[in-house]
Amino acid sequence: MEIENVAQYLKNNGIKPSYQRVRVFEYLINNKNHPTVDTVFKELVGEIPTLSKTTVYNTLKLFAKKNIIIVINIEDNETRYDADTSVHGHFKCEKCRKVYDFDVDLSKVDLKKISNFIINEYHFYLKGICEKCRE
Amino acid sequence: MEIENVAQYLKNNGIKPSYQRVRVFEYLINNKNHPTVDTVFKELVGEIPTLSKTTVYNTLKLFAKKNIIIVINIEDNETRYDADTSVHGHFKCEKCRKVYDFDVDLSKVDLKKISNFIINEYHFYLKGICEKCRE
DNA sequence: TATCATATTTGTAATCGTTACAAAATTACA
DNA sequence: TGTAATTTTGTAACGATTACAAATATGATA
Repeated sequence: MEIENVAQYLKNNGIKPSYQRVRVFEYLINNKNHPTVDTVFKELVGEIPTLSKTTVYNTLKLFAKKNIIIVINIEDNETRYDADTSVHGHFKCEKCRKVYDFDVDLSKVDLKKISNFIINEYHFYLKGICEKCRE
Repeated sequence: MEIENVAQYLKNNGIKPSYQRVRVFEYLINNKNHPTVDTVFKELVGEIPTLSKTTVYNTLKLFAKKNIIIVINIEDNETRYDADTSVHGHFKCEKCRKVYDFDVDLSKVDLKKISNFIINEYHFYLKGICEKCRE
């Protein structure tokens, strides 16, 4: 998905496009490395000196509630965020700590056992060693 | 997997079977509801009055390191533990908060894009509303 | 059995990510 | 311009987890 006008995109999703919100969302679509709150804050506070970490928390929570970002819980001590809301997998390298995206077709997965359940979110992630760190 | 002798099972996995460790592991195999540290502690401290929560943390961390339990991170504020180490899916109901197990065959999932990665752990979980809460 | 070294458990304090909250700043609108 | 509503900010509080050192238990050896 291409988002040309971030402010308009936020508006379309029921979010008032304040300066901070636009900048946080822009950061997410330009840096698809699944940042933590701390990463987003540290990257943006240089350009927005008045930025508060609480604002980053509030903003990401709002985005998640409005379903324009995904919350990724792989490690118990770091919550990460992803502006790509399509169903896809994540691979976390245990060595370099990087999180990779990969396409995954879950339509072939048999979910008979929970066919009467309403599914709202899919999460599929792997842990291991990435190609680079193998060498 | 059936574990008849917990102490022996721990020994076989390089863990000295102390009283606390045996009791914690027994709790996990008898209560497959993916408990948190707090749940394990509260359930056992009645029978083991001297039990410390730190011991529960240490013990579960040791079990995870020795790969006899799985760490489940669905919510960012609650780490859960599972003595079933086979690859299987988890479903968390957003209403009753219960976590269900379900079998899932991931052999059909195409992982071409990361075929050069070493995969150590598979995690597949869904969120939604369970059958009971739908009614 | 007594002794000693090692491993485990325990309780407290510290840490860290996150949330609560109220004041300050900004925005929207009459 | 004035006023209400919304958003941002900074600080304090919270809760889960970890660090750490003392106490306890275990195991081997003599």
